[in-house]
Amino acid sequence: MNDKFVGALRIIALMGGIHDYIAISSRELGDMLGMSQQSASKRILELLDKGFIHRDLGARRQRIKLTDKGTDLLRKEYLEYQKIFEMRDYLLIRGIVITGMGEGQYYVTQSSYQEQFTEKLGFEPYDGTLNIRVTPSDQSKLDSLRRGGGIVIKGFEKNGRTFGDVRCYPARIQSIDCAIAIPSRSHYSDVMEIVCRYHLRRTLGLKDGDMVEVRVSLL
Amino acid sequence: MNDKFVGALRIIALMGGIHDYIAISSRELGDMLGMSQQSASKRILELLDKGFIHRDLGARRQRIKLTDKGTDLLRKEYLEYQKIFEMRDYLLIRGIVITGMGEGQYYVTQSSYQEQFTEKLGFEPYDGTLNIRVTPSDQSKLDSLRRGGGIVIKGFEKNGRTFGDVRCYPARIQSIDCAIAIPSRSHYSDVMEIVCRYHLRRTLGLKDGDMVEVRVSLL
DNA sequence: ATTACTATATACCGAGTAA
DNA sequence: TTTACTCGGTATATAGTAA
Repeated sequence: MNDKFVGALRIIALMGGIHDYIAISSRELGDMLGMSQQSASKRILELLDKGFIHRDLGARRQRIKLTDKGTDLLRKEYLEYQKIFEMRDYLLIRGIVITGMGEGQYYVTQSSYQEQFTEKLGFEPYDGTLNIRVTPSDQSKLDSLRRGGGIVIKGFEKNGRTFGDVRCYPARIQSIDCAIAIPSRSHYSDVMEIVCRYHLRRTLGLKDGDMVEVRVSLL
Repeated sequence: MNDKFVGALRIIALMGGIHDYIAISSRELGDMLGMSQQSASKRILELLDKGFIHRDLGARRQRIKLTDKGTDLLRKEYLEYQKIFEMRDYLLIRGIVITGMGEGQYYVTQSSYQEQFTEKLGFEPYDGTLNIRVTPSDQSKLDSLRRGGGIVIKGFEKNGRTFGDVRCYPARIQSIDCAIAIPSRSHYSDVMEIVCRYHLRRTLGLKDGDMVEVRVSLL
């Protein structure tokens, strides 16, 4: 379906079009795709029509950048490859145990979140989270999770304060079922929070600085 | 070129065909690719012809698995996506540790800067900076940071002297949170200054001439 | 139920060329 | 130089059907 679009999108992304507008002529794109200038021009029009790219058609050179929809399409493909090469249905994320700032506990104990956790994840969470600082080489995996998919726990308002959506993925640590929780409006961070029915530190005898492996299910 | 093959190869791989033979009918494959049984059958023949898959055509059901060539094709695609997304949210800048001229320390110890660092970066900086001479091939990355974005630390006047704005980017060295600081009215330079809550030289055991990698967040 | 042939319909590509 | 028409040739997909 979108098969024929990803080739062109990937080239544009690789040239920097995932960050910002880049100047690229239909001839250049055609060369890189192994097709004619005419076909590349048509492909660009199709991408535009599908909403995968933005274009700024200057007098001399057109400038192109990916839309969020275009980026999401590529990210979805990326996740497929991760599934194939990392594991079948899991993503293995490594990190070390750290002490968080108590935010997780604050969130988990909100009754609205708690009810949804129980309903959508199938367990009643312990009133605290385990914080993992993800190793640099696995941070791109965490980012893929941040972007889409997972189970959405709806946010709510209470006493004038807004609690945003939280994205969850079922996971396991040493064969104990748990879930990783990612606030939707989360800023850049290499910290991953784990919710679980048990007090993971006690149950697994974990202390700060211990290395753990989390197997995250991709549905 | 091989564009039309990867879709089918990916599905076969995802079903386990990257490890071992799997039973998959042309109808099933067609459904998953959004095409007819006839077309999927033809596609399988083409994959066979190109040497991307092995097939064991049993009486009832055919069994398929990827060849090394097929796996390599997918792996090459995977690498492309890694390039795209590893670079999307981070910039990796390499350089060597050098001894600066004490300017960094002079700046960081100004109380107005210090307060803003604490508020906007979330840590109170150690009263000195780590100076990195950026390797030539990464200097264009430094330049793009100089141009815009980041967190702005406002300048001020004191005793008739003007302290200009400083642009900061959250960053990490070996999983230690830090930030790179770039004076706004800075001239061209291949030196990058790092502010951090810790004395990085001591904490990481760095000395002049050591190579370091700084992972800069683009927000 | 399969896989895969043939014949026909459709989508795609690129040469020529206009703006 | 660009981008992007039209149009004719080719490659690709499907329906019908055989084995």
